[in-house]
Amino acid sequence: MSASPSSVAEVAVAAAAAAAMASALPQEKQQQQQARPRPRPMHAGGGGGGANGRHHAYSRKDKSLGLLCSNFVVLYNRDDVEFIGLDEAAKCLGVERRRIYDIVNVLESVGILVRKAKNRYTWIGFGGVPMALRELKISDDEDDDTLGNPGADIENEKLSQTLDNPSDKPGAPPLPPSIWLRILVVTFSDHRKEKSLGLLTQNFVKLFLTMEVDTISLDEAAKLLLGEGHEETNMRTKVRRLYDIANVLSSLNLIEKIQQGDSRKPAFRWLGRATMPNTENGVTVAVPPPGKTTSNKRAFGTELTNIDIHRSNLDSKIQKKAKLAQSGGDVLTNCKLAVRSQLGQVKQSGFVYGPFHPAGARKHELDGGNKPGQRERAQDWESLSASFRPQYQNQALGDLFAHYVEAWKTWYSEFAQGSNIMQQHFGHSVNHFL
DNA sequence: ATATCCCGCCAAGAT
DNA sequence: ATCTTGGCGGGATAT
Repeated sequence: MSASPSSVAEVAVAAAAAAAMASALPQEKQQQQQARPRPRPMHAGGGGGGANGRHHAYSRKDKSLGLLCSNFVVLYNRDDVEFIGLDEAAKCLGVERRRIYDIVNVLESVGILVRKAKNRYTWIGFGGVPMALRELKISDDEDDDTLGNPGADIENEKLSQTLDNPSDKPGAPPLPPSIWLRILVVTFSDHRKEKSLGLLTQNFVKLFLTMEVDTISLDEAAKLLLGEGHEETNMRTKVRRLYDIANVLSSLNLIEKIQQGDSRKPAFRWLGRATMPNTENGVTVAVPPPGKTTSNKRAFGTELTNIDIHRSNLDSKIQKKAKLAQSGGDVLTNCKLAVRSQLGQVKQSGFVYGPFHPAGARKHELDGGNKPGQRERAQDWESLSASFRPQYQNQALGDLFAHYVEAWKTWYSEFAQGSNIMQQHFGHSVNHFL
């Protein structure tokens, strides 16, 4: 019957084939292989000859990082979730491991996750976001101006030049600069980390936290995040990564895609403003221009459509998997639960929290939003923290967690005080989503 | 044509 | 060596 476009089996086979072909290639680093196999041409299977098959046309949207992230969140943003295994996640979500890394890296960058060990993460939840952002801001202040590390490539260039000069050895052998560069890259072993998705995410977010403008296009961001040395290639790569990041941040409702101006280039707008208590007097910067924004629901509408498409796929996939992998019973149970909640009535209790509701503080929140009771909530939050505590056995982590709780309290009181329009805004979106 | 951005190769890092 | 991470960019899709 249905035959979903890409079943796990197919993926596995494709991967195997690709691996086989790859292994046939010479080990040479060369310049990057140019003849990529690309075993998966796409197409829904049944096709045959002509334009028909009015249904289930393969769409890359079904596999977008944003959608994946959404699913990831519905899967793990629950009270009883503590640890996350990457394999488990990949299996549940029906994607390859590689994609999980992408998600997890940006999630960790905004404080929703913490890496606990190899293959293992701890779920913090949206409550971790405020602190993460705060620390981001702080680190930025210390960092003086320069965001993170612009122009790393420039540096390399300079260094290679430096080395190009005969420091010693008058008759230095004409080692090609590329070799030296290689050496340098190895020497500066943190080079890899400098380009990590996680760091890039943080720097991207810093752009919003630092600058007044809360809207920025990815091109601009890329230009800012790179130094001056915007070589076409680097720019391209950077922008690609920024797309990835932007998509998951969007699905987290931390940013939203908009059409700058009227029909100008698309850009991304920061939605986490309320998180940054820029309080001069105690009054938060309540909400940006209400009327000017265009899309807001449209973006979500689009994704909702995707979710719809995805649902049936996911569903059947899970079914299949249930038979296939009898082993991880817990995992499967989790999957099913998640899917069920995704399909039908979600958390019967409520919803409403904006993007940063404390993980697991569900019912405490539902009061309709007119009773102050900040203190009460803080209390609730504390009690929640008590239930968390067992996880944090050592002092350092305990402190960290305390800090986290405090940050949350601060943020929350300010938030409740200031913009609740924002909350509506968020709540609406999130409600749509979950 | 340009904008998006998924896919998966394969090289660093860990074990 | 094997396994885990994840940079990177080709090129398919979306617009």
